Amino acid sequence: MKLQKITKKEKHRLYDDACGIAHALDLVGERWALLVMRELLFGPKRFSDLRDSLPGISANVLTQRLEGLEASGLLVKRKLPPPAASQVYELTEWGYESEPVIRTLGKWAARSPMHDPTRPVSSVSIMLSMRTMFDGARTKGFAGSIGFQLEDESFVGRIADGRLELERGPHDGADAVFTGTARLLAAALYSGMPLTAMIDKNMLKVDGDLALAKKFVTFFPLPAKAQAASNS
Amino acid sequence: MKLQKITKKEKHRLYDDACGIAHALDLVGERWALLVMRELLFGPKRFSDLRDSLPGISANVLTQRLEGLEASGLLVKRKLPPPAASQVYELTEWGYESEPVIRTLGKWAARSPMHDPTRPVSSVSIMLSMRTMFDGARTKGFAGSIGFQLEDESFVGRIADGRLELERGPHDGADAVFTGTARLLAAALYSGMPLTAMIDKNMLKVDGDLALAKKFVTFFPLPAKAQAASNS
DNA sequence: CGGCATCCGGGAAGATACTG
DNA sequence: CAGTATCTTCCCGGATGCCG
Repeated sequence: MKLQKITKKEKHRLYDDACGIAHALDLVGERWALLVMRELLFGPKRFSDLRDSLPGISANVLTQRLEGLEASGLLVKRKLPPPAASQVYELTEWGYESEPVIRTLGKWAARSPMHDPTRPVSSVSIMLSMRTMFDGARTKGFAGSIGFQLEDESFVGRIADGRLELERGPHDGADAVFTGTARLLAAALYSGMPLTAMIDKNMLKVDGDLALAKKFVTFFPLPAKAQAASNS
Repeated sequence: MKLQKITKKEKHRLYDDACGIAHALDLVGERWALLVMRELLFGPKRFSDLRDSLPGISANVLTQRLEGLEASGLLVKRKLPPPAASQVYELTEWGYESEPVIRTLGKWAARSPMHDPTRPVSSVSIMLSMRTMFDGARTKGFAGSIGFQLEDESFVGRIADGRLELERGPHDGADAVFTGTARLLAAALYSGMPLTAMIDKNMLKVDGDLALAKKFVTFFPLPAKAQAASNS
């Protein structure tokens, strides 16, 4: 029977510590929680979209995390108006403010000696990594808009005055458009493989201004790896 | 029998995701891991010091986290020379570079509407929070050194040219010295209670230049709270 | 005492199946 | 599509005990 359903304990294991870090971990320290936040940084998503973006998460865990994050005031469950009355999860204002946290974390981890970049990535991951690794100083005199068509998600980026704006949405009229998988876009940006080679091998497609696209992929330098400490 | 001991799994549950965030969580995403890192940010500590600084951690979990962080190249186990041949754990260079991550996280969480600051804090926590919340613009024309004697740990801070340096170590010759618990120092910095009131009530002791100490505690503004989303 | 191994109970995570 | 139910696995937390 589910009579006792009312007596929900609802007390996760908390750190008994007033430190901000400990409190942060009470909020987003559970497994998957921060990755759920990451997936929502470019706008609301549905349950299934989240599930598909997070390889390995199971439905019940995703449910729990969404409940927890909602209870913490980091996201809200919202119902879209009748035409396409699907449910979406959207970060609150404070939730969106976690982006610097997530970026800082990612930038730090990028220096890990044991980072394996051959695994799959979500579209949001690669878009977020561009915001993180963007080096405005490299864009001297550059201006343009670039579109990204990754599977069924589209994004558009604009560079001007050394700044990058990047958001989810249609890329109509962009100067150049990349089409392919998130993983292959990551290779183009970070592996050092020449963009033309990737295009020749049909790994990635670029429509529009190819010269602009080739410059674009040089704006995202990876930090130097930390030296590996005596590992096994 | 422990014959099968050789078949060490050694594979924690990893996120199958090349994103930097996921990798970061593979490194420090386990429970307590980031708090262990935090405790080491001001220098090496012994096993027992860590245990005492982290209310609620159990010895075996601490052992596991130290093993994991060492395997990840974030800290090293070091043996001090014979006079006091105790073992200490010390962050690697890359480990120390996690400070921005930890600070960003703490600053973000400080805006949480449901942060309870009445719980105990470790000495390192409060020192780190000062580095995090320090507002150099408030120190116009201020210069001085301040010591902190928190239980049996001592720290010293120097402010000049709008910058704060803060480290573990003796505070001989400091212009003013705070003596008390980390929790009460936190109250002096963040609760808004006047420093003189805390001194009158014997909660905190200040030796040396009291006027300087009173200015000092105004240099660490807390960010505004995020508005509470419809919570229970 | 410091550091670590071991055993155990509870609960969170993972996988799968099922329902509205 | 959006979850819930159930079962298994494994991690976390606490206690004990070994060993230098």
